[in-house]
Amino acid sequence: MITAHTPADWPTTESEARAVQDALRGRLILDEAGPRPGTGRVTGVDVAYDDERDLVVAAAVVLDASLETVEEATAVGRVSFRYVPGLLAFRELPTVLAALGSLRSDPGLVVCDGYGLAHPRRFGLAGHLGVLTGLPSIGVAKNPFTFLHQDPDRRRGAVSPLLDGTEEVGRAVRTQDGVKPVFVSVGHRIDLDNACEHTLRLAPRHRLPETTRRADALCRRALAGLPS
DNA sequence: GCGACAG
DNA sequence: ATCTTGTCGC
Repeated sequence: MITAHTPADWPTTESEARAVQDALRGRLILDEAGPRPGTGRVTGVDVAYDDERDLVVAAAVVLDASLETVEEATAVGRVSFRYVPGLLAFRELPTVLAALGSLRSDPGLVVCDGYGLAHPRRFGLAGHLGVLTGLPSIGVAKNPFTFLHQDPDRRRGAVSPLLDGTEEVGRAVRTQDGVKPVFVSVGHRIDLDNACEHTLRLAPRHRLPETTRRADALCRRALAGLPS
């Protein structure tokens, strides 16, 4: 496990953070189809917190096309930004980038726990990570945030648009029969159809994609194993 | 001003 | 996110 250092120019205040989002949003690439599901590697990232000590542990888990784990990395950092809805990236990204950066493998598509385009300023965690790394990325969230959607048909594979007014910012995707959908949005260098196909393929047996499940398990394990 | 609000 | 007992089901 490596140690993450927050960049010196990382925003400190909420207004600075919003300004960064507004400045970087234009660097999103949204006209690429993206990697085809079932080809190449996919990497899941997630974080776990120790509120007492203000620590955050990030994990990155690389899967191959058959969903076998091929590499894992973790990083520990200091929490440098409080949780503010819409500004999640500023809390998680420095440590996530450190974990991603310590991988020897090419990450391929990065799957984030949160949003991409489905964001008040269209620049959630997944898009931010994509712009900073240049990697294709998607966001798969467990909640619809403030966006509206119809409940998809009860069977696996059913989808319905996630709407901000009339704009489709993502999709509710049912990954297992009868279970609550997940909320998929585009991050960087991939289209929404492809993002949803990847999500379904990554979730053959559980509600959440294997990328998220394995990254979540790894960062919790790493946090628990940290010296007191 | 008040409530809602990814993780 | 995290705090937490029991409970239902494969």
